[in-house]
Amino acid sequence: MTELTDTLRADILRAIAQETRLSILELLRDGERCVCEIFPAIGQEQSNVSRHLNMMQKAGILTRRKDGLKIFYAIKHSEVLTIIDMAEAIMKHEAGSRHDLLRAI
Amino acid sequence: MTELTDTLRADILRAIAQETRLSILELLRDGERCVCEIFPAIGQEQSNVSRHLNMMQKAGILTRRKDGLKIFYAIKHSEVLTIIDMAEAIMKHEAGSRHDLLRAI
DNA sequence: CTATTATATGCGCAAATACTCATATAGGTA
DNA sequence: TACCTATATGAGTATTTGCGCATATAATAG
Repeated sequence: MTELTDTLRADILRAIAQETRLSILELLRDGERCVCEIFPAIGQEQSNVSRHLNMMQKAGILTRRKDGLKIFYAIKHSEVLTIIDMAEAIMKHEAGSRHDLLRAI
Repeated sequence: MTELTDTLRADILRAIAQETRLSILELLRDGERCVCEIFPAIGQEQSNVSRHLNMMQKAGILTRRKDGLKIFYAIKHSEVLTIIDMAEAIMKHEAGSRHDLLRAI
């Protein structure tokens, strides 16, 4: 595995591994949305959401479609959602083992 | 989906989404390794690798086993490797489409 | 044209990150 | 005991990140 590969994979993963961006991706799970729908839904500033969307699009995980004034973003690769689901699975395993640990005391 | 869920999932994903940590995880793909094996293999300072390993263990994606002087780390959940493989798949799709884009000009 | 709506971006800032160097700590050996 | 090895950690630093506020740009409506 090359350093270049590590860099590119890290770029993809970093584009997902952030709270606000996870909220956005969760919303986009149901299909494309424009910025004007996303930022009120997740309770963040329009400028902040716009930056995150641009960042994810440049990272290659979102598509961008213009329709009049609005710009619609959507998830480009289904693997993105699988990655999120796997992270949740790990989270639940961890929550379970930590609960077991507490019970054992 | 709650904010707490977003935070925890982001923690898991952030623990993976970094070049040096990806190099470490790639090495651990073949099984557990001690710090003394890892840091020369990836060409990083011992202290830096130690911090990354501790970080990943606290995030819940690595196990820690003591054997005398050495401390062995291993990947705790197979989903971690799947996440990395999915990132690579996305990366390759992107590389392909960008190549097509260049050819189209 | 002006006004309005939707999105992007410049600027500044506080916090987080990744790293190096030096040192501390813990375990094993002579 | 002292010495060596493996790992962790404190301190300092340069870079990146995420955010808010204000403003710029683009497209549409009147």
